[in-house]
Amino acid sequence: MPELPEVETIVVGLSTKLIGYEVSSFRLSFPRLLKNNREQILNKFLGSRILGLRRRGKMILIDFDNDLTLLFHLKMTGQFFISPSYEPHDKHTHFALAFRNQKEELRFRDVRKFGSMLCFQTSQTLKFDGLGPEPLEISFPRFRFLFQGRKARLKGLLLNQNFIAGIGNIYADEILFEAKLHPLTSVSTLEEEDFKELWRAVRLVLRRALEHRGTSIRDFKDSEGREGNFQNYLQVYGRKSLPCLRCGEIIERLRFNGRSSYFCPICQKKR
DNA sequence: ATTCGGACCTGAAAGC
DNA sequence: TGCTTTCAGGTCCGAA
Repeated sequence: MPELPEVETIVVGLSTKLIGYEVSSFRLSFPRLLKNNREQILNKFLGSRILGLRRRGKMILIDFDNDLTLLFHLKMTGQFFISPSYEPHDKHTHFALAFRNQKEELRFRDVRKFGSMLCFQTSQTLKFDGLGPEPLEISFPRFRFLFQGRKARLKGLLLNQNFIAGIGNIYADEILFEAKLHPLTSVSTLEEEDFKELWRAVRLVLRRALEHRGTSIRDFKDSEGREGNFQNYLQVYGRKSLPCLRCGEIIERLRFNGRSSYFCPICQKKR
């Protein structure tokens, strides 16, 4: 479900609440969520304090003051909530952290159970980080350089987390529409102006989505249970058979790598 | 080297 | 109404 804007919205929401909290207990009701071999590793968090939260691509990292970090990937339906401890856990809540002297706890909920949690030493963070650059932090020259020697199609590249981190199916389509590029355009056919447009579109779309606190089409809710607003501003995603908001042509949908791509056949001409 | 389907899961919506 | 199929903000793996 969640892409960069949704994950960032969650991280910011959690940060304002959780920093400094001391872990008093945990509850793991779906053990397969934890990718470490031993569940006992979670005992190490008892008594430690939360130093801060970070986002990297679509991942959420919670740093503790004992050099341990908890990493979460929400995959399609993962959610974080801060809920009063007295509220019963529903059947999709798989993990919870309770804090000393706090009436609220942190809960991880995931209907489809694709999400994952991993514990590792904070100092080891870089070890497994093969992710591409953060799209809102990369300069144009470095963005342009990413494409050197590549010839893949744009939709696939934007979705490739090792190429650039944090973009998913919704924002890839929105970005390509904004840049007026067909999702199946291969890098080798791009001109310099296209790269510039693509870089501009990446930043514009993600920034706008962040301003609207993400897109809620079916599952996304932030840490306070609120929906985002960006679904009201989507230009192409999910608009199959509806008129293009720019030219009026009918929006089409194609299948690429098992996923839907929405595009305007006029605005986003195939090269 | 890419690309494709399937796997991992559940539930909502659409189709018949 | 009810049964079946399709679809979903992600990623991994193995086979063409």
